[in-house]
Formats: sequence, C-alpha cells, structure tokens
Amino acid sequence: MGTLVGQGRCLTCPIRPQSLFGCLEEKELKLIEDFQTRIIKFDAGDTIYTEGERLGLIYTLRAGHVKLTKFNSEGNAQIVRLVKPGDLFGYEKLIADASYMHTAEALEEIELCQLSVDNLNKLRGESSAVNQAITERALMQVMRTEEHLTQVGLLKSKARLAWFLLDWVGNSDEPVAMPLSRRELGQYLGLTVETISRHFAEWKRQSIVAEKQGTLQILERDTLNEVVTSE
Amino acid sequence: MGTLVGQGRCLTCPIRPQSLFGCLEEKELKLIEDFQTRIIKFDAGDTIYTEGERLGLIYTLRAGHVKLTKFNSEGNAQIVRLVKPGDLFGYEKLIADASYMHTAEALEEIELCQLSVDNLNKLRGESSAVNQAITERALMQVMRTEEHLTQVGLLKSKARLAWFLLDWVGNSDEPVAMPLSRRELGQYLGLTVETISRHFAEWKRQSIVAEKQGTLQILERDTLNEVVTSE
DNA sequence: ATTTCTAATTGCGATTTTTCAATCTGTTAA
DNA sequence: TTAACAGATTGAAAAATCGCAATTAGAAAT
Repeated sequence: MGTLVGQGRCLTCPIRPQSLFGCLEEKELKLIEDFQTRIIKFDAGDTIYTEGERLGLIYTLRAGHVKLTKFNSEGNAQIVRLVKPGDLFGYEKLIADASYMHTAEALEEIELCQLSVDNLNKLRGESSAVNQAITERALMQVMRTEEHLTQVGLLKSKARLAWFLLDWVGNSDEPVAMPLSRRELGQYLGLTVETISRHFAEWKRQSIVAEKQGTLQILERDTLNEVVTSE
Repeated sequence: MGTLVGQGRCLTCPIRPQSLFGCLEEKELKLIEDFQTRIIKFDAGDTIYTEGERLGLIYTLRAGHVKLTKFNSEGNAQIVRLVKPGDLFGYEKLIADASYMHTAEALEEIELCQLSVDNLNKLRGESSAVNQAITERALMQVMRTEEHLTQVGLLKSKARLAWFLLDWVGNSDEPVAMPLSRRELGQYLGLTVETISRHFAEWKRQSIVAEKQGTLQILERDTLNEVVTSE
C-alpha cells in the first residue's frame, strides 16, 4: 500500500523541468529549498486515494501510469483520466474544502511525489509563476477532458478505440507499453469489455496492430486513422 | 453580430460578486479601476467566436445562455459546455498561443462582458487573488466536464436525458426556460434528435414533464430520478 | 510439466440506438 | 387568414452494442 522511498528534494529533482516547479527562475528556486515532499512507490493495482477522502495531499507522477475513476450508484466505473509521468493529480484539493473527486489506482508499478496542499497553497501566494503554472495545468486538463468527452460523445465504438490507440502510442512505430486491460479500455471509452475485445481481435487478425506481453504496436497507422475519421 | 451596449465598469458591476473579480478585497479594487471591458449584446443564434480564431478576448456571461461546440471532421457537433450567467468562457486564451477550442453561440438573447486577455494576464501578475480565482474556475470546469463525460460514458439514452433535465431545472418545481432544441440536447448528450424526441414525447404523454412555449417543468421528479439511477 | 486462475475471445440472441422517410405542429411573414 | 418553413414527432427497418455463456489463452504458482 505505498512504500516510502525517501524525502524528495525538489531543487535537484530529475523531473523538475516537467513538474510544477519547472516554471521557476533561478532566483526563485530558494522558495522550494525547504519544500517537503515524500517519494512513494506503489505496486500495480494499488489504490492511492479514494473518492471522498479528505487528506490534504496532492501528487506528481514520476514513473508509470495512474487511472482516475468515478463510480455511479450501480458500481459501474468511468475512467475519467489517465495520468502520465510528469502530470499533477489530486488537485481538486486546491479548492477549499473539496474532497477527492476520483479513485486513483496504479496501473503498473509507479513512483510518485506527494506534496502537502497547505505547503503548495503557501507557495502559490509567494510565487505567481507557480500559481500560473497551476492554472495552466488546470486549463490543459479542461481541454483534454473535453477532447475525451467529444470522442466518447461523437464516435462509434470502433472509431473511439482507434482514436485511443493512436493517441496512446503517439508517433512511435515501435511496441509501446499498454498497461490497460480490455475492461479498463472499455471503462475509459464508455464501452463493454466484449466490444473492445472484438475490435482488437479483428485488428490483430488483419495485422493492423500487434500485441505481445503487455506491449502494443501499431502496424497500419493509416487504416486506424481512416477508422477514426470515416465513422 | 453583437451590439456594443457600453463600456463596463468592473468596480460598480452588478454581477461583480459572482464574477472573477468577486474575489478582490476592498484594498485591491483599485487594480481594476481602469480595467477596460465592453458590454455586448447578441441575438439568439449569433456566433460569438469560432474554433481556431485568434482574437485575444475572453468573456463573462451576464445574461442568457451560450453553448460551446466542437465539430469533428464530418461536421458532427458535440456541445461540450453550456455557459450560464456569471460564468467565464474563452479562457483557453489564457494559455500562451492557444486559439479558441470551441465555437461559442448564443442560445437566446445574451449580454456579455468582453475582457482583453493581455489586461487580464497583467492583472494575474499583480493579484494572486485573481490568479487563484481563475485556477478555481478552471478546476471547477474540469469537475463539471468530468461529470458530463461520466454521464455520457455510463448512462443509457433515457437516463442521460433524465439526468440533464433534473440538472437543468435544479430544484425548481415551476416552469423553467429551456432554450435548447431537441437537436442541441442530442449534441450535448451524444444522441440523435429522434432519440431525444421519443423520450421527451413519452414523458409528456405520461405527464412526467410538461412543456409550453420554450419552458420546461418537471412534474414527477422522483420518476426521473429513478430513470437516472436504475438504468 | 501441471495446475490454477484470471483475462481475453467468440458466438448468439436481446436490446438499444440510429437512420431514413413521412407526417404533424407551431411560428412567422405576407 | 393563409402560405411557408423549420422543428418535432412517429414508424419501421437496419445497424450497433450489449449481455450472457461457453471456450480459449496466457501467466503465475507448485
């Protein structure tokens, strides 16, 4: 359930450039000199926090992937966000009195950096650069969620999956790690396991995509692109 | 195409408490003393801005409703947000170099307040309260969009419409203005006109909802609530 | 190598939603 | 008042997706 790896030193953090503090100028760095964070590892499947929890903690993902899920009254799940390395999550806590809006779970072994909301809020007052960086991240998140909503609202199942796969692998033609199960893909795209599985199986038969031991490779990018736009 | 009503004076604006500047303390008010805005009226159906446009303007809605729409390559529309009085929109412009992510259209006669992004960005640097207010609005928007995504991804068509109607009328038992056409409801909920129309017609026959001249009244709230949760 | 267990696949009927076409309704303009 | 028109409704058939059950594949444990 989360192993403490050590105290984080933001100043010398290898991922600081991608992090919230990548925005800081040389002369502002002293602001985070005594900023305390904890570096924590989780195993695949571990829960980082649960919807409704009230701990004042916020996270930066250093390695691996995390899913943020919302459940409805029948226990059906919608994955609303897939968190990637360098991303901030749990920031709904920056709004006074808010509790977590999702359940956050590790999709694979992950490492993250845990920040205190109180400390971060103090820093927001001291550095307008940090404040603006948070705003930018929130705005970027609005855009990503709207994109997600648009794909789910507008596309048929095949096109939705094709869009997701293209987005996930980016411009790589090599095999890419794919830590999501069929069920999780369905929960992200608003589809059932079976529907996902059927499309996947078809594409594998047609050698449009290939899978081996947790990796995914797109062999015919053009075909998938056509599926997205033509349906 | 938008009629200038006059210069806005933020200091004395009747909706300032709900606006971005509602956060300002007495002593900070002088910051917006010479802040220039334009109050503009649009007619129903008018376009306020178009996806991809690069004007450096951002808006606060004073009266009426606005829809923000994204189009895919075939011209199908997804309404990603319904803007209500007091809401800020067009704020993707606060991210350097971004263009508008949507097309914004008036659903009825509206009045809005037009702010310059440059001015607002200057103000962001001067007042951390304003900066935090923007962050809070962006975070609230993330939550609303995620809620929208969850309903669209998880619910069947009937439940989706029921959820929307309950959300729209709030806790009012009186008739409430409903400026969205069947088509627009479909575009918001990821459904076709006909599907919306069928559910609506059924509920009207059963006296669960009532409509007259552009208003909507929910007669049996409990029934609609059951539709949302049971399906 | 064998067992065990969970995830993935596949078939098939049921259900939901879309699609296309026809009709109806209400509003606006003349 | 009537004509014209756009939005709303309805029917019927097609298509998409779901939901259940049976089977298969693959990974981990013994």
